[in-house]
Amino acid sequence: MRLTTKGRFAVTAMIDLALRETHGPVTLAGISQRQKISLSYLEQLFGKLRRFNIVESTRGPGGGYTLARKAEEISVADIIVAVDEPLDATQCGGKGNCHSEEDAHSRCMTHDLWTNLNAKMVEYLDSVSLRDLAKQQEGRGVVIQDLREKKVRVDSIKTKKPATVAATKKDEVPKRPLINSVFNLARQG
Amino acid sequence: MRLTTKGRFAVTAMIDLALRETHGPVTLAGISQRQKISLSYLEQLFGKLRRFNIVESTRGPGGGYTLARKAEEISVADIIVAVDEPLDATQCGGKGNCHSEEDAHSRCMTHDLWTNLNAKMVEYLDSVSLRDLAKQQEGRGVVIQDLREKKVRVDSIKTKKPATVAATKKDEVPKRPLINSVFNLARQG
DNA sequence: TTTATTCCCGATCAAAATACTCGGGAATCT
DNA sequence: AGATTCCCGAGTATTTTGATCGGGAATAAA
Repeated sequence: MRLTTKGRFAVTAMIDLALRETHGPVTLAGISQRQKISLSYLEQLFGKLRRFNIVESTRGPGGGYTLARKAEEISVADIIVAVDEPLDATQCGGKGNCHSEEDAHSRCMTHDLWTNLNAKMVEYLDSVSLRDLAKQQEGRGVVIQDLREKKVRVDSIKTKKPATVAATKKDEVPKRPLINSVFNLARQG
Repeated sequence: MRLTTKGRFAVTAMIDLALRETHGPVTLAGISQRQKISLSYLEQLFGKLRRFNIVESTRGPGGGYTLARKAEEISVADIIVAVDEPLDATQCGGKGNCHSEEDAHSRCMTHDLWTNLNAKMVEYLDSVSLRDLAKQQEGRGVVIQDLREKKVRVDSIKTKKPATVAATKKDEVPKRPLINSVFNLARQG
């Protein structure tokens, strides 16, 4: 289990999808506009999600993506594992030897620790379903519209200008956005 | 709480320190050799650990680092937070608005999710003390020697040759080391 | 007092990973 | 046919990582 913003984007997009798939397939272009995620990036993510049988696709006009199974049967862990693959085997194959071969005493000093942490995380993320998240959103008074907006392949999201002057002093703007989550940073909260 | 290999390095180094600080201050040079972590990198990490009052330093011959408090009072979370700072405030200050300001419905759709996950992780990592990890190591029959090895500021760790031929076919070696943990990769297990 | 040892620190670097873009193509509907 | 949508691989920019370098300052021992 790895955690990057990719996973966050994917989960956000999946919530969006779950919230409106009752009206038929949802287009990536729509998700892109609503969630402010680049279309091409979404395509990459959904390519993985599809390969992991989490979503299904329909081509052509009126097409888009739908959930491959019920929202309550898709866990957040499923989504993250799909996009943030590889969840392959451990480097040290579970049986030590993570370090150099010479000094036997230092092999995998922290192996169990990370393995356990990983298990905890998976346990939690697996306990939260897409349905849970969608419900949470609906409870917030989210109005779901199925307006199929205007089309034009806009790949650049950041086209809008920095609403007048954001910061007064130029150098006071923190270059590195402050982070506190398990994630590595970038956008999204 | 962020998780990178930096945190792993730090925890590994701290275990090494905890295991031998009974014999007096432990030098970074020693940790570097034993744990195969570059000295300069360790200096960076321990600079942070010191600033967070997790370790104390003594200069000059016979000097080195010691734990600032008892090993049972230092949690893994403490270590990770120190080196993997910033554990600052959330981007969206805990009260939403993680996304763009325009569409109110999409603000923080996943905020609670990540906040909760974060809490789970901290909870776990805070429940594991350095003493726990050290004990685990001691139980493995780790022989602690206080040989103050030969000195020479060797910054390059990877001086040893790739023990004969590791892989038979050249292209079968996976370029990207397989990962499965919460971490972002690189060395260590 | 000199020298060796150790911490200290900032600047810099290469490599890797991440987030994102681009350009074309193929299926499907109207 | 033509529009719409998924599909995909290749390429780019930025960030992060882990490491390097070069100097400096405190301390202990010779």
